[in-house]
Amino acid sequence: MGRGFELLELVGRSRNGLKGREIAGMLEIPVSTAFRQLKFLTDHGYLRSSNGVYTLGSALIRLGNEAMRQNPLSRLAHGVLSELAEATSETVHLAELRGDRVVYVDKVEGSRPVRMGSMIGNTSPLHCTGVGKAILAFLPERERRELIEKIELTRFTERTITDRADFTAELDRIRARGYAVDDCEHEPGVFCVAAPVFDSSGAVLGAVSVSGSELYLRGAQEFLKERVRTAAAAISAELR
Amino acid sequence: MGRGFELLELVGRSRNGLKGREIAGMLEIPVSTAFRQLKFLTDHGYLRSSNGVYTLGSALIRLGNEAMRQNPLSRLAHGVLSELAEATSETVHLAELRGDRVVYVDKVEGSRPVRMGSMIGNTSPLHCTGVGKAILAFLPERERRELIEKIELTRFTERTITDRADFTAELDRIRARGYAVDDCEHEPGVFCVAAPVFDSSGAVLGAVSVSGSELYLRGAQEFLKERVRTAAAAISAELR
DNA sequence: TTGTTATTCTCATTATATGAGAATGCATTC
DNA sequence: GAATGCATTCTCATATAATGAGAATAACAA
Repeated sequence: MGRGFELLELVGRSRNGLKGREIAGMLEIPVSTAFRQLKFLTDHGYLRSSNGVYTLGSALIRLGNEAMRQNPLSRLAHGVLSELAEATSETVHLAELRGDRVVYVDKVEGSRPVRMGSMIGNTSPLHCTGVGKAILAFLPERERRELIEKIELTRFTERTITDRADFTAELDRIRARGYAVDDCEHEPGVFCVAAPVFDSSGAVLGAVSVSGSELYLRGAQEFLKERVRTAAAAISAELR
Repeated sequence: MGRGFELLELVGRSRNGLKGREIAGMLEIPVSTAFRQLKFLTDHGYLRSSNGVYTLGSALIRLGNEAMRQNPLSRLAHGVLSELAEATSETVHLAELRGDRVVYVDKVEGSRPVRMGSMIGNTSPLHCTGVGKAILAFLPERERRELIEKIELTRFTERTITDRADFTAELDRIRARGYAVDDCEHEPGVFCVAAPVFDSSGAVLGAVSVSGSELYLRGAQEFLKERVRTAAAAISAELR
């Protein structure tokens, strides 16, 4: 069944759409099969085509809107995130765990213009992001251990933690003090402070973070940590 | 292949998600089949589940964002639409033809609070909407005839045009004067003025409309018609 | 005209999804 | 602690529905 979705993902990754032939080639499937799929997807609005080039279609916009509306966490949290972005002037993220990565489910830009690669719906690794570490640190021990074993500690910057013992120690530290810091471990120059969000049973649901230039944020860590933890607690409190 | 997509659409239509059982029932498929599909879709992020309730997932948010970015028409048109919404204080839509319906690809709310059922990615019938009639009127004769034959002139309000001869005459009128009016033919109390957008070859690509309460808009028809036609022409001009 | 590329069609083949039911896991209740 | 209810996963034989090679059609350019 995944065939159709592979096709969507492939077109989604392309900058300005793909031709039927290219798609068949990249997926290593016969041209006739590719076109049959393309026809189905186009007829249903998941793709659009204009003179031979296929791009993502309007049905995905509709489903995407609806997905945002249905996400219980971001629905409750959005107000708090906006306040946090306002108070800190920096970009605020709300993220959840999906598989062995974090996925951003909401984002509010602050007034300071720092461009980041993040987008709602995108995913990032666990080991080098504030939200990832904040979630991982507060997961039940068994899940946490499994994930630590499973993930690869890929190096992104010179500060990325790539040693499993170091990483376990870092998680212990995060659990002890209640918040996580990403000191340019994922994107050079980008500093984050993140805190976990819990449901009524005390299980970690996601994390909130404030991100921005290391030049501003490293010095403000104490202030940010308070703000982020307060915001995360406020969201947790709404989940009752 | 459509099975997975039917499932997404079903969950998308639900207000707050559905349980596995409900889905199986509504689609009239065995429970085991439903759960197999649900597992696939959940694993890939197209759905999310929390204690037995399935809602649309974050992968759809990502694809939806990307779909908006890839839509060539709305990418170019958005600025013009905002100006039109500003100038008229009413809600502005950009729509395209998809099959035998129109699909809204962009929407800018005006300052006047009129709630409408429209959403980006949603579709409406051709025969009772301003954008639908504006597009249909300027389609090449053969396509236009085929569509007129194909669509059902379903009655939505007492003003909906339900006679095929009347409808053909209405389209001739629209073609002659260059814009379309929906005088509460789809939603009671909602009045629209719409004008077509053309590509460089002169083929109709879509339509722009201004919608709002009949109380304000019917009297302002002359003013609106000028504004909407100017906006549509500006978008057409950008498509070179 | 001829050539090119996009798209649809046909049809035999088989891979893939299906469905019935059992099994597991996890709460809650008696 | 046995028992019930519910969500979810698993097994496996079966058939449906997707597949792929190639031909046919359509649109367009040189």
